[in-house]
Formats: sequence, C-alpha cells, structure tokens
Amino acid sequence: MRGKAADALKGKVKRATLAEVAQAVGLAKPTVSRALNDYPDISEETKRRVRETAASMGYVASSRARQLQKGTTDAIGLVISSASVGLQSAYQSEFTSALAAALDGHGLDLLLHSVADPVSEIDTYNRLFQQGKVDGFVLMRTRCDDERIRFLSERGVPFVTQGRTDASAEHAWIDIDSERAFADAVAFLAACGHQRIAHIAGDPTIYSSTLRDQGYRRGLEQAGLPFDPELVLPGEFSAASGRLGVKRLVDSAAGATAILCANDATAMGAISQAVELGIAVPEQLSVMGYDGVRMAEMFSPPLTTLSHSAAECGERIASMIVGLVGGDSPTDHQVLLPAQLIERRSTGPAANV
Amino acid sequence: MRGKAADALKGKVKRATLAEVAQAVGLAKPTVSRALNDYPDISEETKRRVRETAASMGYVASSRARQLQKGTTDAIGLVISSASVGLQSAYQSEFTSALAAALDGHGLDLLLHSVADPVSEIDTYNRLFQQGKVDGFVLMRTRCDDERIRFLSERGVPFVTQGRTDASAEHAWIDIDSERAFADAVAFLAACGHQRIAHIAGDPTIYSSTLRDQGYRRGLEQAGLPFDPELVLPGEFSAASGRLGVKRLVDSAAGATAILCANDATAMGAISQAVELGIAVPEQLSVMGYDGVRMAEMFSPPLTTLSHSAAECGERIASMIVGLVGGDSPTDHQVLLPAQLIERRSTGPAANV
DNA sequence: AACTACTACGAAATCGTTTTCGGTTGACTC
DNA sequence: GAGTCAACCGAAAACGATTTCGTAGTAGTT
Repeated sequence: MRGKAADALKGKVKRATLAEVAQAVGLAKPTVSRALNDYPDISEETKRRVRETAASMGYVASSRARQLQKGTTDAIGLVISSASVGLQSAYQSEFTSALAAALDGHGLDLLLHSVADPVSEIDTYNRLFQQGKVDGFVLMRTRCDDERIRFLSERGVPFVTQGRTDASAEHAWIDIDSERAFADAVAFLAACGHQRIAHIAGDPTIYSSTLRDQGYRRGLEQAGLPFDPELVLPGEFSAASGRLGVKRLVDSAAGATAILCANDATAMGAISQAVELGIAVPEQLSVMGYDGVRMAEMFSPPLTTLSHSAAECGERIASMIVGLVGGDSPTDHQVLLPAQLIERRSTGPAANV
Repeated sequence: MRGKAADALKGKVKRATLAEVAQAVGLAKPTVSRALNDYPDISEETKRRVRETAASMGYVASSRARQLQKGTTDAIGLVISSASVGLQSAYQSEFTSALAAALDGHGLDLLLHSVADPVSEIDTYNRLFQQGKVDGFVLMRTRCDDERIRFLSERGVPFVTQGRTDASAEHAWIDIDSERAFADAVAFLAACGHQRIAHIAGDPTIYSSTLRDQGYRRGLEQAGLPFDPELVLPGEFSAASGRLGVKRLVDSAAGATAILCANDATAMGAISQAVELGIAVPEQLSVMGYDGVRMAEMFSPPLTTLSHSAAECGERIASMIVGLVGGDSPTDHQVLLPAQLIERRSTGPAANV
C-alpha cells in the first residue's frame, strides 16, 4: 500500500543542498564547499559564518555527489559466502566487528556482501569494484591458491588479506604466526608429559591450515616425538569436525592423550564429544584450541588456547587498506603477529596410560 | 612509499564510461543508457548491438553516478555498537550473515557501520542517511524506549526492527514470539516435573527481555507454580551472566532444579559453571536456552533450546525493507514468528530433592 | 494531400558536489 | 605610484549516469 502517508513522510527528508547554503550565506558554491572542507584559502571569519549557517540548516553533504566527483567511495568491501554458512566461526564475526569499528575510525564504511553461489564470487568482487561501490577489499579465509587474489592483483584493486596465501610475496596481508603458535602448543603439551598428541586439522584448502599443520609437525620434531599419521584427523574448523575427530580417535585406539585443534570451535566440539563418551577433560584427555574467542573462556572446562586479538588485527588492516587506497605498494604492508598461549583448564598433565 | 608502481596499477583500473560506449557503438548516451536498462522504446536490434559492445568493453555502469541521479543507494545500513562488543551473540552474527545474503537477493548491499561511542549513535544514523549512503536501516537489539526509533520515525526514514519496542504499533518490525516461547518452555520443564524453575534474564533495557520474562511468569502461572523473585536473576545475554546466575542460585539455596536462560550464550555459561561446581546437567539441574544457535547443538550437553531461523528472519526483513523503501506504510510490515522447542540433552526429569 | 499516431532516437538539463582556473581586492615593495 | 604578491572568493567545467522533452522518420487514415 503506497499511500500519501508515505509520500508525506518522504517529503520530510528533503535535504539541504550546497547551493541552498551558498544562497543563504550569500557566497558562491565553491566557497562554501571549501569553507566546509577547511581549505586554507578561505578566511576564518567566512568559514565560521558558513559553518554556522550550514549547521543551522542541518546541511550534510551528499556523499553520492561527492563520490562521483572525487571518484572515491570511502567504503571497503567484505564478501562472505553464504554457502559456507556466512560469518562462520566466532572468530570471523569478532573480527568483522573489530574491522568495522577500526574502519569507522578512519572514516570508512564496511560494505558487507554475501554471495550465495561460489562461482559468482569473482564476479561479485568485480562488480562491486567496477560499479565503484568500494575502494578496496579485505579478504578472509584465504585459500592456498586463491583465485580472488590473482583477479584483484591483476587489476590493481587495493586489498589486504587476513591470512597468507601461496602468492603472499606479492600482496598485502596480515596474519598470525600460526606455524609458530602450533609448534609452541605442541611444546607446551609435551612439557605436560603428553607423548601422543593428536591434531584435528582445519579445512585443507585454507592456507592457514597448512601452516598450522606444519607447526604441529615441527613441534613434534622439536619435542623429539614421532609423527604418526593416525593422530592427524581431517576437519574444517567446525565443532562438528571436532566431535567426529574424537570419535575416530577413540575408535582407532591410537592412544592420544592430548588433542591440538585447528581452532576453538573444533576444540569445543571435541570436548563435548569426549565428555559424552565418558572421557574426562582434562584428566584423561587434554584439548587445546586456537583463536582465543570470547566463548572459549566460558566453556566448560575453559579452553586452553592460542589467542590473538581480533581488535588489533582489524585495526591494522584498516590502516593498511587506507595506505593501499592512498597508493602504497602492497608489499609495504605485510605483517605477522604472534599468538599467545593461554593456559586454562582444558589441558593438564598426561594421564598415566 | 607511494611509487610509480602503484600509479601504474591504478591506471589499470580505468573503467569504461557510458559516453565511450555510446561513441563506440555510434549512438547517443541516452540511447545506450535506455538500451542497457531495457527500455521499451529502443529497438531490439539496437539493444543487441549496444549490449554486445558494452560487454566487449567491459562496461559496468558507475553506481556512484547512477545513485546521484536516481537519488537512491541500493544499500541498507546496520549499525552495531562496538562498545557492547559488536556482533555480540552468536545469534547476532548468524542473523547478520543471513540478512546480507537475503539483501543480496534483492540487489541490495549491507552497509555495516560500527559506532564506538553510544552517544554518537543517533548521530551516525543521521549522517548515514543524510549523506545518502543508505536507503534505510535495520535495527537489532531494540530497546524498550528506543531513541533510534523515535528519531528515524520522525524523519520518515525507512527502517525495520528486529524485535518490538514500546512503540511497535507505529513502525515496521519482525519479531519472534518469545513471550509464548518462554511460556512453552516453562510448561515443558514443568511437565518434566520441575517445580523450582529459575530464570536468568536478559538485559532489561532490551524490550525482548521483558517479553521473555513475561512469558516465564505466564508459564509459571499456567503450570500452577508460584512465582519466586529469588528464582529470577539479572543478566545481559552473555555467558558471563549465565555463570554468575548459577553461582548466585547455588549460594541462595533457592532450590532450583531447572534454569530457563534468556539466550543460548547464557545457557552455555550456566552449564559450564554448574559443571565446574560439580552439579551434573541435566541429572541435577536442567538448563534451557533460547535462539537455537548452531553452537548449541555442539555443546556439551547439547542444549535444549527454543529455536528460530535467522535465515527466515533475514529473508523477511529484506522484503520488508524493500517494500518500505518503495513507499509502503510501516504498519503494513509487522510480523511475528514462532519459536520451536528443540529438546536435546541439557534438560531432563527433575531431580528428587 | 494532409493529418494523426507511433517508433526510434538525440540534445540538453539534471542530480550535488569538487576542481580548475581566474579575477578582485588590498597591502607591501622599491 | 607602478608593480608584485598574497589572500579571498567566484564562474564554469567536470564527475557519469538518467530524465525530460522533442524531433526525425514511417505508417496508417481520410
């Protein structure tokens, strides 16, 4: 029902325009524009007058018009694929919030776009940029051989990835040193007396999964522990894969006394499955996660995990993208952040087997 | 370091313009524009030719220019306050994903904006709309007396809320019938033999909390159970408040055998605290959540909860906002959805006290 | 032949800014 | 007192699409 009521309401939102302000203050449009944008060649007195009347008229510059003229958007895009359940892990959404907050600090908006069909993913990036809806992108969940990165790089579209890729040398990225983190985790577990440390891996197409796996292996090596393929289970960063991993581990009688999970969600799934099977955590089985999501602290038992700050990550990405849009070279923006081991109560000394 | 490399890259992204396409195909701009937009007064033959050359030139209409002319943005805004930890609960982020996906289906983008300072919240809504960055808003976590709603309503800005408010009669909203859901939950627990059913409430400033509380009370009444103020604990939708609630409940020796929590996060916190205190769930204490987030199923024990679909909610909000932007009256878009009780293993028969 | 009626297209205006390029002033030099 | 130089401000173009309005041409009517 499109009635006059709606139209009347719409009438209310009539915005003041630059020309009107100029008219009201008795100056020309460019003068008003420059006064409002604090150009140096406008007298303080004039600026004050302009600002006053502009404010009194409730004038807000149309960013549509400004964008058209300046050729910039002040928005950066984040596209998530709803096929794989959108803002998947808790970390993803914590990061997204943090990113939005950080971008806001730089006067940028975050355009969140969801794409249903994975094949149209590239197309979405293309459209969003060609249409001029965003000045750049941030990419999450980077894959080993990531098509998106090739595509964007070729066109010179500014972007920064959260996570490295096979082609990291060439683009801007921020990442956690998960290889190191997982090696540390193994060292920590080994120091607790664990000899049979399992690993429930992340989605193997995600580059970070390979890093975590490498860290796991290096940790084993450095601790003088043998690598046993039976102890590594496939997964994809979900609680479900944690549950499944534990089930398989129990069935296989591989004798694991500790499990290092690819992320916190996996760890939580693993713990709940273990408990249901009557395996006490951490008394009979230690479980460790990665990411340090808020929920980890509230879990039962509270999760020992490798924590890194979504806020810092968002903050730094925001600065990086600002730099890139400003013309910085992508290779000037590559930063590796450490994760921090937080010991809580899901891990303990190895059970006497 | 802003070098020539960056500039060279930037050169690559030069987009084709309408005028260029017109020139290439030997027609005037308006003709090309109408051909591309499939106007009826352009011959099929011409349309075909235009489309072909446009495609071959990789032409994509600048939405900046289009927006300026049409006065519309094809984006809707969602502002979250980072003060209260951003995309707070799991449900919030599931919903946000779903919303983005649904909006995409209607050709709309989601502008996610984070505001640090709660006092500048209204200002953010105002700016976003005045600047013409969004055509409307969707509001989450609606408060009882919600200033945002007054502000937007007064100005005739299209918006729909997820959750009712004191002023629901006047605006567009979608909500879950949580009052009913909580009454059902109490009935369910009572049927399990529980006589002392506690309630860890949600943030009291959020309208839905009052509804959930009312449902709890009505459930009690209908089950013939007395209302005991000692059994209702304050909270704010967090796992932390679940933990605290359980602690207090134990201390007070109120004798609760079941707890109905304001949401799943609270329930998970409650369970983990209970377990840590040596209270078995559900043998000694039944705990029930609300929302039906994905994690609930993976928890230990899997959560009995009142589930509702974030996807459907997002889908319907998308259609609603499209209607509103199109001029529909807000009062034509008010829908109440039911929640569904899903029994899992965090609840069971009342313990013999 | 003259008069509609319709189809297919083009010229120019428009949306609301910012930029480019000058053009006045007045003060300050020598 | 002519010339130089800032300091301030304005006219017009530009951004890239869409819309309004109008005009050729063709066809159909009387």
